[in-house]
Amino acid sequence: MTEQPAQTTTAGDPATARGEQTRQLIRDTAMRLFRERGYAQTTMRAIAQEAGVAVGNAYYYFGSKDHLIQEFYAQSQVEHRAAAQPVLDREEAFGPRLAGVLHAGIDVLTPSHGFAATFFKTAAEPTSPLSPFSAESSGPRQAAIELFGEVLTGSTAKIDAELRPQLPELLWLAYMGVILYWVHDRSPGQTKTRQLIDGAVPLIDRLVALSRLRVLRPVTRQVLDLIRTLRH
Amino acid sequence: MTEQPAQTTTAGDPATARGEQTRQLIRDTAMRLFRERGYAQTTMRAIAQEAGVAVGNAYYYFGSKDHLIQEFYAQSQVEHRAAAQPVLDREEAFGPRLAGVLHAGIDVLTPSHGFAATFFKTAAEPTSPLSPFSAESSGPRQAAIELFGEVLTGSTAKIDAELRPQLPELLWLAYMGVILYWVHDRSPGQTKTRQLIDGAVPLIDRLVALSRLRVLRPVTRQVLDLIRTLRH
DNA sequence: ACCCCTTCTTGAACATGTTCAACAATCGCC
DNA sequence: GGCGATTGTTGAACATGTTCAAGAAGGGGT
Repeated sequence: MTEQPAQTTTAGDPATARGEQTRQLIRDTAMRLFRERGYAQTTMRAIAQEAGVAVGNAYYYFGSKDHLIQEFYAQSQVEHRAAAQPVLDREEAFGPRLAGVLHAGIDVLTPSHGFAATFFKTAAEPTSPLSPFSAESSGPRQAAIELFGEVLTGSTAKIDAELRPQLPELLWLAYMGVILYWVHDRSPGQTKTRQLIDGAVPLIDRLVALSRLRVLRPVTRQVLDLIRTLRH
Repeated sequence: MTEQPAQTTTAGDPATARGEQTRQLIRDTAMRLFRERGYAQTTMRAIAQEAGVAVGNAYYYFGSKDHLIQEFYAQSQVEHRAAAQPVLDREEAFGPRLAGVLHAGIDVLTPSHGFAATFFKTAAEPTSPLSPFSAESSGPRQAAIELFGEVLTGSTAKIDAELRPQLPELLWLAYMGVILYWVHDRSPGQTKTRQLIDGAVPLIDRLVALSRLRVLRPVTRQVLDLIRTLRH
């Protein structure tokens, strides 16, 4: 009845731990139900029942309902990376590369807008391991920042030497801002978010170019000093 | 045993609805317990018990536990306004006025950092009436924006005519950013947030001044157009 | 084959936010 | 002062995330 995930035992793929299959089953079931019913409307009991396991078993693999969200993040990050590849291959100028990668991120998230928005709040809690700034999510975060590093690496743009090393993380931060806007975006098809990207990228592009001007050097340095101070 | 809130009937103060007293009692009890135990550790049953009412009674006045947070917001806003008054009376230059108001906001919130951070996540959920962008909180939001309007009104700074009307809301948005940083700030006494304010204000000051330059006019206009587009 | 140890699984029990039908108190009006 | 309508109050019942003691399954050494 349900599209069964490819869970043939895959003898060649060494599922390290015994319960790896169960783990994936629970995860896939949860993802499906989240998409079908939304996050709040999906109970742990429903997940367990649909997956054919006991409730407690889900908690053996995932510390809490919130932890299931992390799976969503990780999955989205991988999809984002894949969706961005064509852009990185095609474009050479900084602006189009950045715009393409940002659009790719929203492309990936769009099918989940309804329910993703509902639970992105969990990410906002500082004490939560789900916060994009938390230690637990440093893996996916590094991968995301790396993606913006590639935006620069392949770009033909000339960038201020002092700004350069900070830029990937700053672009990632901008991406977080875009997502925050997207989450609140109620316009049909989230058109506004697309406009935000298309409007903001030229500004960022110009700003990055301007940062090399001698007259603006002090400002650039002041900004960078502040950022370095704030990141402990 | 508990410090009883001033709940003498206050015959002169016409408590419009009959249950106004009960409402305040529940609210004050909740605020006290939140401060004492934190948000998650304070159960609705505990609030009801300490206030000497039934659980259901709390739900008569506040739609949910989350709605009690709104009281905290409203209260904080009023305190912020009061704490900002001396600064507005004293300072005349734009920079010091802005810095003073931002610091005043953090001053007010500081005693609650421990638990405020825990529940600020609720504010991040777009569907929640607690979101600072939601219709329900438009009252407090307008009041907050108005406060930043006063930062400008009393200021001696010369400001671009086109930017001027948008600026209060932009400054409020910056304040939201400061709060977001504060929430995640783990440095002792949230020193980092203070540094953020002291570092960012001069930049904003300079930026506002620069916006009047003829050469930067196109950029200014581009930014303002984007903002106008995005606010529906 | 046997035994021990780790890994995995179970489902009932618990904690807590929320609802709701019933009841009580108060008010407006005659 | 009496009476219907509005407002306020109650606490048990419900829904759901989470825990945990018990046991099953499997692996490895002898």
